[in-house]
Amino acid sequence: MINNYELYKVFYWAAKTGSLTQAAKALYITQPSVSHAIKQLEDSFGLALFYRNSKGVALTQEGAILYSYIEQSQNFISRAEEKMAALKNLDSGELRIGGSDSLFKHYLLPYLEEFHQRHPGIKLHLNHGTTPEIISFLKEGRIDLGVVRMPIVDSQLEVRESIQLKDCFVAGPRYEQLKGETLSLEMLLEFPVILFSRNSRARMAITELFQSYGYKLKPEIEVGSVELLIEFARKGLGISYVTKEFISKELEEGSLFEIQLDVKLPPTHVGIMTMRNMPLSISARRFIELVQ
Amino acid sequence: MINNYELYKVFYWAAKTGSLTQAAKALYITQPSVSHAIKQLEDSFGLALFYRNSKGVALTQEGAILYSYIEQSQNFISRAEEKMAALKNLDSGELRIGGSDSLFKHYLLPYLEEFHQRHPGIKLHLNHGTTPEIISFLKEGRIDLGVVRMPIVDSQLEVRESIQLKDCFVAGPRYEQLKGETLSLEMLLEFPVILFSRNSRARMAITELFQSYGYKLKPEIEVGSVELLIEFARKGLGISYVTKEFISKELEEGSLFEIQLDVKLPPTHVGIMTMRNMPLSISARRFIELVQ
DNA sequence: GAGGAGATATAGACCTCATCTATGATAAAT
DNA sequence: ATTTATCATAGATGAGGTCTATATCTCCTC
Repeated sequence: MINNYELYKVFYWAAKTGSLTQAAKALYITQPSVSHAIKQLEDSFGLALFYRNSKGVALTQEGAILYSYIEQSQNFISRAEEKMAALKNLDSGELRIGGSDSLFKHYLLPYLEEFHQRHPGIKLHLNHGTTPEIISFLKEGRIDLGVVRMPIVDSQLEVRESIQLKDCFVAGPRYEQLKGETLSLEMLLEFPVILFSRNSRARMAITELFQSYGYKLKPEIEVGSVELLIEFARKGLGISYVTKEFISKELEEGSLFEIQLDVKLPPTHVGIMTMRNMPLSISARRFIELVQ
Repeated sequence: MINNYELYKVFYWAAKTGSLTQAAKALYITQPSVSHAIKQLEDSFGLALFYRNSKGVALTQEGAILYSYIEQSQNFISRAEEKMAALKNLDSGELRIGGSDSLFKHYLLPYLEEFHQRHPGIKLHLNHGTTPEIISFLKEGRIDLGVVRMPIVDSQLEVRESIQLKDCFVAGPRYEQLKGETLSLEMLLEFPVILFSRNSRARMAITELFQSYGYKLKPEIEVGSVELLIEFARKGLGISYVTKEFISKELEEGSLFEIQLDVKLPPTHVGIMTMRNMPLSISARRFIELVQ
């Protein structure tokens, strides 16, 4: 019907101010433009919308009805524009991150705290899962970014390499005698080993390493969290394979010590994944900047 | 912020159809135009609104938020346009008429019935009052048109002359002896006269007529409605001064008869008043056409 | 893989039409 | 009577929305 919604904006201001001249000022255009715009609306509806008098204009019956709709419409647009500005300023919005519990706790936590402090209006959603789950979440659009261990090979994903993680074997006071010693893989297998559950990336990596030397790594205990790996090692239930960066506190206070091996354990990196060819939300972009 | 609301219309259709190409078809423009419009929106917000892929487009987080507002906005505009079309077609709207009860009942009723039958969607509001009250209603914008007896002299009003009304004196069977007689004004004054209340236009007119001949017309009974004028005359309480057109039924059935006078009583007209220099609502215009 | 079909993006030309300036008309206020 | 508001009208102008043509990319099919 009306093929130029600009006219409604003009109508809205004319009705709101009760004056074509005032509407023109509000819209930063001239009064004849407003006059022309209103005329176009009236012509296309075939209805008079305003009474003109020497003081300004007043809505007709039909004009008042139109206004009751257009007012709502304009309000929504105003609110939309405010909201967009807030999203742009990171005063509003949300950031959905996928990752493992241990990475959240030991790696992302300080960044999350800082981000939240800087942008308290942004709602944070943390989704934990295994690496394949996180990738699915990303592809389904349920998260904005995923934080997992490298390597990731997926052409749909863009991966930014973040800090390096060095995994190592650690033990508690019970195995004091090993402190200072350098063990071979074979020697290590004499002790009870505690590993993370089967589907973890770190577990797979270390299993493969042993395999490449011809050994089979079979854990005495399997646990589901880094906390338990640490706790069990401290209590002396065995030797845990953990990420060194995650136990800096325990190493420092001496409740755990690293067991030196005669082979080098390959380091891994944390990767920050996003969807390739999909624009990042402002909040996601800002968070990644913060982390890197 | 956005100085072209047309862009929102384009955005709405792009989001709704999930395709710039489809949006272009819906808007009868070309795909590059849509592409360009969306780009303008994204640039001015500084936010990506869509993910582009080979199947079409999908809203980003921010785009979805914008859509939730713009959708509402567009819905109001659609409803506004529908409503305007309905008003234009007289499928909807209202018609507010001011007048006296007697004119409503004896003059306007058949027109009101026909108008309502033709346009059942139009709400009718009937406001009764004296002529000055009706004029005030008009000037206050509380009614669209007023129906009163002429003459009306008011430069702000536009008055259309409608049917002629002839007032006359009538009596019931009790005064049978006057049937066929021709009375002078003086003779008439011998009988008890029943008049409408003081502030009525017809009452003023007849009082002035008597005055111009040097007589003073003093009613025996004053009543507030045409129905009572008729009823009192029928019951023989006196001679009523009524509008002939309003008692055609009684004259025909013989329950009342007109008293011939030796002076001619000046006829009046019904006037249909509207505000000069104010556009008439479609319904008012149509109703006036119907009446004339 | 090669090619086709369908999507969006880009570039540049064109021409409409929204806006402008200038002025008229009218009413209220001084 | 004059000034100062208002909105309406006329005609000129140029910004920018829309177009055509083409590029680019992805998916799907053979």
